[in-house]
Amino acid sequence: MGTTQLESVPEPKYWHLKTVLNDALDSEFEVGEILPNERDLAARFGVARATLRQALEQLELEGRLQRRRGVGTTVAPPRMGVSVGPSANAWPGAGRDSWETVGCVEAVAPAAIAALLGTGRDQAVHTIRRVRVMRGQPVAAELLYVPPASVPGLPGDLSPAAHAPAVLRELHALELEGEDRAVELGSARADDAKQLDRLPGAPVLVVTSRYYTGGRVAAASVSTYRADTCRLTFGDAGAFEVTHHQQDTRQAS
Amino acid sequence: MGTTQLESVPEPKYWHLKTVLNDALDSEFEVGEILPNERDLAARFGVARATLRQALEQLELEGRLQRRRGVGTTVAPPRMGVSVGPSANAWPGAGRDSWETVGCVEAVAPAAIAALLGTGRDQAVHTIRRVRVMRGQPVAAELLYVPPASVPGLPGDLSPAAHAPAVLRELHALELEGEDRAVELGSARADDAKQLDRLPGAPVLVVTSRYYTGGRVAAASVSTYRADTCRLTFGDAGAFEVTHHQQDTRQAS
DNA sequence: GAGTGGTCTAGACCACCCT
DNA sequence: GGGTGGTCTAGACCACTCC
Repeated sequence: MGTTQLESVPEPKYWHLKTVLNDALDSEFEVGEILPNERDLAARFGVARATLRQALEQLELEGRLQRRRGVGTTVAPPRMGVSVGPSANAWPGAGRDSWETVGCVEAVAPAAIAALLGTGRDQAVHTIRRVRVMRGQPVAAELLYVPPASVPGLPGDLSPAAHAPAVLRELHALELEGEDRAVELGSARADDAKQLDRLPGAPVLVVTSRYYTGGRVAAASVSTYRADTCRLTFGDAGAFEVTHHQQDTRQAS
Repeated sequence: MGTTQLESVPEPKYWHLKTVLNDALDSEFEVGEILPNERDLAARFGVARATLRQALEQLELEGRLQRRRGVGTTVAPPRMGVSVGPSANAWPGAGRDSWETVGCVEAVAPAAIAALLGTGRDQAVHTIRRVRVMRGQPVAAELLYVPPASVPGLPGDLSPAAHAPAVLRELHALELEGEDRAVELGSARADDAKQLDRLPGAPVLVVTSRYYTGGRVAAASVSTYRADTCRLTFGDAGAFEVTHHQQDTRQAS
C-alpha cells in the first residue's frame, strides 16, 4: 500500500504554543519583563483564551513564568537551588538557615504523623510551624513535630513566644544520628498557599523528613516547597551552581 | 459598622468538588475501582465537564486517581517509594536495581550537560538511555552521561549491544567518592512520556545527579520520574515504609 | 461502533491589584 | 474604574481503547 504516514500525529495546539512561547522567552524577553495579557496573546496566536492558558499553565509549572491575579504574567528567573540535604542542615532550625517560626502548639498529631514518629495515636507532640525565606521570598512552609519524649528537659511553663525556641534548643542538644527524607508532588492547601503567596492548589514539592537519635525517631517534619520557584538540592558537596533551566538539561536520545 | 463578613471567601467549585471526591475515594471506593465517566460525574454534581475535570486533574496530580484515554478513571494505589538516595545506589547501574538499558550512543551533549560534567562544549560523551521499572511499571526514564575520560579502558570497537554494558562496567571499576543531587518539577517531553506510558506534558520529577571520583565529575544523569506514581526517597536508612497518602501527613497548625 | 478521556471554542462573570 | 488573571459554562470534535 505504501501509505506514507508522516505527520500522522497532529500536535495539540497548546503544546505547540508552549514551545513557541518558550523559545520566545529565551530570545525576546528579559527576566522580570511582563508579557501581554492573556486576551491579547490569545488573539495574536488565533486561539481561544482557554487554549492559551493551557500553554501558560505548563510554562508556569516549569518555572518559566510567574502569573499573579490582578497584576499580570512575568518572565520568571531561574529556579532557586534550595538545600534540603543532610550535612549542613543538621537538626532543623540549627544554623543560620533563614527559617522563621510562625507558631507553636502542643497538640495531638494526625495518625500519619504518629506513624512517622512511632508514637502512640493520641499522644500530644510539639508542633512548630515555620516558613523558609530565600532572597526575600517565602519558599517553604513547614510543620515540625517533636514528641515530648525527645525533649525531656523542657520547662513546663512556657509562654507562646518562648515555646518554639525552647523546643529547638533542647532538640539541638541531642546527637543527630541520621536522617530520612522523601519528596513527592502535591498541591498547596489553603493555609500553606497563603504563607507561600500562592493560590490554593498550586503545585508544591512535599518533603517528609525524619530525624534519628538513639536509634529512634526524635523528630519529623513535613515541608511544603513552592514547585515553581525551587529546585531542591541534596548531597554532601553543597548546592548546584547551575544557571540553566531543567528543560535545557534534557534531550532526546 | 459591624459588618459580619463570614463566608466572604466563596470557595471555587472545583476546589470544593475536589475535597468531596477525595473523601468519597477514601470511604466509598477501592483501589483500582473505576469511577463513573466524566460526563456522568459532571451531571451528578451539577457542574460543567470542564469544572469537574479541573478537580480530577488535581486529584491525579496528587496521585489519587489515574486516568487513561479510551479506558476511564480509576482509583490509584498509594505512591511507590522509589529510592534515589546515596548509599545503596552507588554507581548508576550497579546492583540489581531494575533498570533496563534502552539505547546508547556517543554524541555531543547539550551545553547544560557539558556544564554539569565540566567538559568542553563540543566534546562527545557516552549517552545511555535507561528506563527504571518497579512492580511491572515504568517509573523513570533516564539519560546517563559519561565522558570518555572517565572510562579510559573502554575498547574502541563496540557493537551497539555491547556499548552500554561496557561503559557501565568501566564506570563501576572506579571509586565513587560522592554524589550530588537535585530535584525539580517538570513536564514530560514527548520521548520520555512515551516510555513512561503517559501523555506529553505529564508532571514529572526531574532528578539531576552528579557522580564524583578523584575530585572530578565522572558521570551525570538526568532522570525523569512519574510524579503521579512515585515518592522519591533519600537517606541512609532505606526507603520509608509509609502506606498513607501525603495529604494525610499534613494538617493546619 | 460505542464509550472513554483529551482538546478546543466563545463567550460570561468574579476576585484582585493598581491608580 | 479599568485591567489583570481565575473560574465557569455548554457546547463541539478528536484520539484512543475495547468489544
